[in-house]
Parts: sequence; structure tokens; C-alpha cells
Amino acid sequence: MFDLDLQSRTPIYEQLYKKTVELIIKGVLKENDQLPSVRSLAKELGVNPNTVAKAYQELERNKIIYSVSGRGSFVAKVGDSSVKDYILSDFDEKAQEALKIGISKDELKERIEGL
Amino acid sequence: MFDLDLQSRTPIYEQLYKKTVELIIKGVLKENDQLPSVRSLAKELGVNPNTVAKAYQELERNKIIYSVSGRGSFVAKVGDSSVKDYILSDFDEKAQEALKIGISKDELKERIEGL
DNA sequence: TAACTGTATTAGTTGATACGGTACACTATT
DNA sequence: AATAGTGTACCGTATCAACTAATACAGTTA
Repeated sequence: MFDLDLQSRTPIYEQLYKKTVELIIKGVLKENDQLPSVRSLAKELGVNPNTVAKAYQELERNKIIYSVSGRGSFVAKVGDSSVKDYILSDFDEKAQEALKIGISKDELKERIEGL
Repeated sequence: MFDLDLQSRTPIYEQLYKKTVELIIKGVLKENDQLPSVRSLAKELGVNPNTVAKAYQELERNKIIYSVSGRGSFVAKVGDSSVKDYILSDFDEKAQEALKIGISKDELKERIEGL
């Protein structure tokens, strides 16, 4: 479920962050669903608990999940989260790269229409 | 011309790589044009010559430039379409993700216009 | 010869990432 | 009350990539 690539050069905590966002967007994880505990997920992935904790803290900082000491971590209200912003800023970044190499805005728009 | 962000977390040599590709795609640098020397560009950017050399070596490894000891480094290809395809497929992917979470095509288009 | 080129090597610093271990406060269950 | 589970917060250490610094060598050009 949270499969990740330990050989990748992108940090584990960042992969975890993105995976979680993906699962929420895809509807696999819904509002108030409980996430695996820091320790259990770390054990399942063969990773240090601190690394999972860091991912969860980043997710909470962006209001994508909320964590309660003694209870666990849960999916936040999608409306309150920055999931949308996260996706859109990613989109912006790629769009700007395209513009930077001389691709026109119209061409990008047509491309979207073709999706 | 090769302005870069020393504060960014993306490596300098990678920024240099991308900048060079941009300049080639935009036509600022044309086939067989000579690039700044490793030392001069390093001095201009306030960066270590090794860092520039690494960028040039990566560019040569991908046949985007070619380097000759004692002479300099030169542009090998113009209008590398594979680079364009790569960036565009990246763009498509992010656009699809946005559509997947319910963002409309019109909103994406407006977003592009606002860039 | 002199001043450039790219290239290579070695050594060192810095920052981020990840790990191992420990500890604390909280919550739920028994 | 006891236990086991939660998140959180440290500390120290190890590793690696990125970058710097300095030097050196071989080739080219004027």
C-alpha cells in the first residue's frame, strides 16, 4: 500500500508524503480514516520510525492529516487540507518549465483539452 | 545569461544543465556555438570550476554539447525534441492528476494564462 | 613561450537524510 | 492500576551528495 523505492534519491519521508497524498486523492484514504501508526508503518517498510514521523509531521503541517498523541494520525477534512494546492503548485511548476523552453500557452491549453 | 539560484536545494550543476538546455532550445545558443570556458563561467557565477565542469560533462554525456581539451565546449544539437517530449509528458502527468481531483480544464487553462 | 582550454585527482567542508536509542506524555483497554 | 499502544522530542552517529579548494597534466592557440 505504501510501497516505496529505497534506492531512489528522493528522500523516503518525501516519498511517504506523496504516497499518502495520492491515497487520499484516489479515495483509498477518506476523511478521518486512521493512518498506520508511526511504529507499525516503519516496521512494515523496514524504515526508521523517525523517518515516518517526519513524513507525518510534514503532512500535519500542511493540514493534510491531523495527529493526536496517544490516539494516532488521521486524514483531515479534504476541504481544510492543502492537497489541492499541492497538486496545483506541481502543475504550475511543470507548466512553467514548458513555457521556459519556448512552448506557447496556447499549445499547453490545447494539450489540456486533448486529455 | 546563466543566472542561477545559489539558495535553491536543486544542485548548481543541475541548474546549469537545465539552463544550457533552455538556451539551446530557445535558439540563443546554436549548433557549434562555443560555451563559456569552465573557469570563466565559474568565476562569473562565483562558483567552483569543478561544479561547472560537472555540468558540462553531464551535458556531453547526453550529447547535448561536445568538449575538446585545449579548445573548449560547443553546442552539439539544436532543438532536441526528446527534451521537449520529456517536459511535455511531465506536464501531461501533472495535468491529469489535477483533473483527477476534480479541477476543471478551464481552471487549468486560466492558471496557465496567469503564469 | 605564454595563455588559454578541458580533464583529473586529492582532500576537506557542509547539509540533508536516515538510523539507533531513549524518553515522555497521552489514550485506550483490560 | 496496569499495560500496551499512540505521537512527539530529543541525542548522537553514520552516510552520502554537493560543493569547495588546490594542484596538476595534456592539449590548443596566439
